[in-house]
Amino acid sequence: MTEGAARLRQPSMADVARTAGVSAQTVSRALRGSPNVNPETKRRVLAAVDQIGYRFNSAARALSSGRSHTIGLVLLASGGYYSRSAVTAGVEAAAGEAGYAVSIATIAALDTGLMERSLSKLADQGVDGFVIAVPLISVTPKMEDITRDIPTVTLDGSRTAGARVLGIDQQEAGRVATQHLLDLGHRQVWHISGPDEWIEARQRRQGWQECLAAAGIEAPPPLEGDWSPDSGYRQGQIIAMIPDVTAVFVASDEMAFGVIRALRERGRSVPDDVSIVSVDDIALAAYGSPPLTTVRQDFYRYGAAAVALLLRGDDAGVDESVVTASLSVRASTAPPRSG
Amino acid sequence: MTEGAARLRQPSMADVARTAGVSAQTVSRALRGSPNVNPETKRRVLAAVDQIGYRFNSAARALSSGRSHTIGLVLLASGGYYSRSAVTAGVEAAAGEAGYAVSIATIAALDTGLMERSLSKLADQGVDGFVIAVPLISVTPKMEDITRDIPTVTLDGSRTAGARVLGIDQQEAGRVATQHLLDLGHRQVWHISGPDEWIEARQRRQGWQECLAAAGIEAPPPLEGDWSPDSGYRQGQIIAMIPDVTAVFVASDEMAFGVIRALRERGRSVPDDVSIVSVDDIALAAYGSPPLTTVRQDFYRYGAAAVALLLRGDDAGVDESVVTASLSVRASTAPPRSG
DNA sequence: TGAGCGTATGTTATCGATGCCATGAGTAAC
DNA sequence: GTTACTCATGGCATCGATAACATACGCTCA
Repeated sequence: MTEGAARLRQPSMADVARTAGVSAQTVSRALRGSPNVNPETKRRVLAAVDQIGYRFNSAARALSSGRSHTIGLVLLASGGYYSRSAVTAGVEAAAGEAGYAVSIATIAALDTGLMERSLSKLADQGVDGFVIAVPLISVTPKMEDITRDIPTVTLDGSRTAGARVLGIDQQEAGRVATQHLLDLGHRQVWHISGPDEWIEARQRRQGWQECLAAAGIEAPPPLEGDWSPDSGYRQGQIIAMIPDVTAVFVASDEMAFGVIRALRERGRSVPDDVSIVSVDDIALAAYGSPPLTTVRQDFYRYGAAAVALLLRGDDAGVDESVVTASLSVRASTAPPRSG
Repeated sequence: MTEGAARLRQPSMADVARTAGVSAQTVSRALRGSPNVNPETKRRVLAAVDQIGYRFNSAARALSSGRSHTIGLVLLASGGYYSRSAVTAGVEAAAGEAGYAVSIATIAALDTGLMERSLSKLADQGVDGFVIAVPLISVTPKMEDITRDIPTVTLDGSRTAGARVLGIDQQEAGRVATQHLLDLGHRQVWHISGPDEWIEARQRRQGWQECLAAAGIEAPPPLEGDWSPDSGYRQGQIIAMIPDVTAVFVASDEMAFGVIRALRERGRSVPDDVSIVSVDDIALAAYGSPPLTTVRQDFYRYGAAAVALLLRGDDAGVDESVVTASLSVRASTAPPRSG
């Protein structure tokens, strides 16, 4: 009964209520900004909170309200650390603004089992929604079960039960890049794409194909990398062996670094012999040699937009497009030698 | 009273108990792997879980057990997306393995107020521990209050009340880099450091200074960047104006890209005129031109080690060092021209 | 003036898992 | 054969916030 004994327990709403001389319910209302609270009462409650150092218990809130105010973000460990990082920041910023926490799950590889496990893990954590920034190669029944129950937004265009899709127009990126090369006077444009499992990769490739088709050019067979500089290097070696290649559209900046190195090593200069356009505009793009001409991607904004779409509620199943493909023209492109 | 009506509520432990013909308490024990459960009973429980699709409610668990099984990770939005990304992945992997979720908070800039807010936010979410991967420029009383109550590991060597420190020996990185240049025959090594608020930056600089001192060389004044390629470019322009510079130790790969470009533009070739060593070994380091000689940093491992240290409990206040600075020698370094 | 309504507040039951204590069955020891 | 102890299990209170319902007051308008 030592009233003065050190208090080990964190103060609770009841403690605040006692201090402020109101009921716990009123404290709850005051703190959540319910309209029906006397301003004076609210002031007293806030003062009490401050005085006793109250910090609200989100577990209790989650239990009684049934909502955790947490968003689960699913990422892929491989596949460009830049985009991952930027998407994460965007998601977190938008979520934080709306009072949501962000819990992450990274999957090591594009594998259905790993994906199921990650979704499960986040679902067990009680997330209120998912942002999936990984291509859903194939959607299993188990995954559908989860995304049917929990609102989901996918960032790469893959569809699953109940999920909404943040449509980023990657075809446009492909078109813009290809058109830039054609505008410079190139008569043919080769392509090194990302892995075929990625919808981004497929869409960029489609944009490239369409653009060539519109110009009446038959597209050469596309080569495929895995987003890594290393894979770009390998595909670049192949390109270097093909005569008459004057322009290549590479699906990511990191691969482009590899491609350029491979071309250089074979005596093909960029941009004098071969022009390169890529996609992403990472911080280092301006510091390649030559600096890369590239289609800017605003990953931060994509992340934020995904959260906005997720939280907006089920008012519409409408997809939404946020991209505006803008080209950063630098020094990796030039008119072909013979004009 | 329509027993057959669709069940909207998620199944709870009580439902599992009913199905398996045991008490809820036994279900709880069975699922958490308590030793005192009959294997047969356990089997029945697991079968019931499977049958009715039970998914445990982490909010309820957190409330009654007082622990959320969540780790809060604090990151800085600027300052190298590669390290951020890799640290995150490492933290998440190690946490996941131990049954912990990871909740992130990114702060936009090195600002005490932002830091306080982020820690608060995570504390409100009820995280069981912090991994702070941001330099704590100055530790405020409010921050101390939080880190005193909640176990904390800092990844960059800054100290706060009750926090343990994962000591990564960045001095060693500085020494290794500098020594490599001296071994090649350079008589003087310049340095472009990271921002002074970062302990990493300070430690690398110290390592560089010590190494020079040990060789009886007086260190030139260090230049300071902000980790970005852009800042490397600006400092590189300054370096380029100084005659007789033959070797530079740059505190990060990204800055090194900028430095090399600046030197090139001023007609100084790398590595013929100037050798460059940096730190990090990001994926693109091998694809710079020239490919960068750089000290490898295993950020993923740092992240994982931080979690291990955090979860190991308070058995010791001992710091722990996990770094082994290993040099990736590539083409940005060479003996000085005059031998 | 009293029915009706809106506002501010209190009371109680509830969310779902777990901590603590109790119980009964089996078994080893004296 | 009683004591003592372990193992498997159940009952109940509890964590802290909130939803749902209840109450009290004051105002408006017929």
